[in-house]
Amino acid sequence: MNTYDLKTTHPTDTLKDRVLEQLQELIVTGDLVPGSKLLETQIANKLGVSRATLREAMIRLSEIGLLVSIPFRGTYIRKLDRIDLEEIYSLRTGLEKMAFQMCWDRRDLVSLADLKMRNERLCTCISENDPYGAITNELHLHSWCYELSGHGLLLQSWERIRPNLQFYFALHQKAHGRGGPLRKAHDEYIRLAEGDSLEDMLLHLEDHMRQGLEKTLSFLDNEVGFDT
Amino acid sequence: MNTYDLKTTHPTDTLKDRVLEQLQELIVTGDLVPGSKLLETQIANKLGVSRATLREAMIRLSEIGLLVSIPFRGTYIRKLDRIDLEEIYSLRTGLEKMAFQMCWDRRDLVSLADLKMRNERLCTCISENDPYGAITNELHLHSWCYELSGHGLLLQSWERIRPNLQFYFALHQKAHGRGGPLRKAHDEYIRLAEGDSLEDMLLHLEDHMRQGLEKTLSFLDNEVGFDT
DNA sequence: TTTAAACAAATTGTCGACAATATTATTTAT
DNA sequence: ATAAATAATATTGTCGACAATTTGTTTAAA
Repeated sequence: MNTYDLKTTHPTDTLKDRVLEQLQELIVTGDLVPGSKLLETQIANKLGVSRATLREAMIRLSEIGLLVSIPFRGTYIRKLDRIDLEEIYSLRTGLEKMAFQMCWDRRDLVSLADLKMRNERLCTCISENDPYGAITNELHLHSWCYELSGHGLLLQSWERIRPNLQFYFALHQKAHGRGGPLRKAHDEYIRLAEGDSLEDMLLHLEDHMRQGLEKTLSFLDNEVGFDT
Repeated sequence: MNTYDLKTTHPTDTLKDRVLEQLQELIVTGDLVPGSKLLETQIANKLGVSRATLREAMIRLSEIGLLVSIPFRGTYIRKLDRIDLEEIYSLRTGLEKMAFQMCWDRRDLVSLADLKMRNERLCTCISENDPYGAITNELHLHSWCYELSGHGLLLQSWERIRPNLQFYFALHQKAHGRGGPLRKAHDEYIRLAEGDSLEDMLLHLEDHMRQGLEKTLSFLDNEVGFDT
């Protein structure tokens, strides 16, 4: 394992925050194998920081759910099973429905242009065969309604789920070499978000999410990094 | 300020966890004034632990939202303004509606008896003029649907909101010497939870929550611990 | 050979000290 | 007297070392 040069990468404020970002990156890109134990000394050395600093970052990742910490035993990369995925998706569905209800009357030309822009960036990544970029941009697309809602807590809740999705998608991608979002998957989503029927949007969300879940669940069995 | 004897109180596993509990208790009971700065050395001494240990606990409390941490500046007891309260309540409404949808078919005689038990404990506290006990038991009553739902993530989301509510109620109580839950406030809630119309339950939830919010918001102005 | 106890190594939990930054007090210049 | 610059203090961020606990290995007993 080579050393990741840390102190110069992201210009965040504190070292702990930069460690958090770096470690999160290592996890959600699938560089660290799910279920494997994180040896604090080893990771701390690899990142060039002290254990105390690393531990503070790991606590936050545990809160998000990317790590699972067992006192005196160790901290492990989270494993995902079918139930986890179902819970993530169902909660996500509920939250995104809330977000659309709250952002609905706040939509205007500017924000809708923003939405379309996000979709275009997603399509570009898909065209250029950049699955990891596509993952990031798909999530960024879905962030739109939360940001527009103006509901801080709701946005926060989404941002806690988001890394878990990115994590799962990356595992999926790594395992199958495919599984990123489809080019046309969000056409209906965008169309309805521009439209004037909140009802239809909410109904489509259920569909959209369930499709996403089923698409991914169908690959879940016999896979590295997943409990079955 | 006197020293809180820590190491012998709660028999949790690690010291960090006990510190977390203790500190959370200090906050949600209103012993620490909202907006005030937490001096790490001072609190660490008061609790008889090292700063590193305290800091690990504080990070988790920041995630929950009871503390607000600003790099290099300090960590502060959260202040609540009208908007915060509205966000907490609206998110809570959405989550609890989800919980009822998911737990609805799981209800049986045992779980419903449990629900009534929780309500009775709440009523007892109100009768005995124990407002802080009433707060705890009201929240425990509302935990019922989340626990029954069997949805781990959903329960987790609720448990992140819960301390904030307890915190607010305690401030409210401390400021006015009243404001705890009313004796009959949950009669309808219980009745519908036992009934067979999920629709009615969900509709009532909106009412129930909005009432709670309005009741508390009406006291919000010109108060210690609140931004106005 | 298997099991259990005792020991050794590795790992996490906790602590106190030092470095970096912010805050307050003092000085200096206008 | 006021404001800017500087020094002094206080506070947070980071680190390395030690203690407590677990894990792995060896030894002893059945």
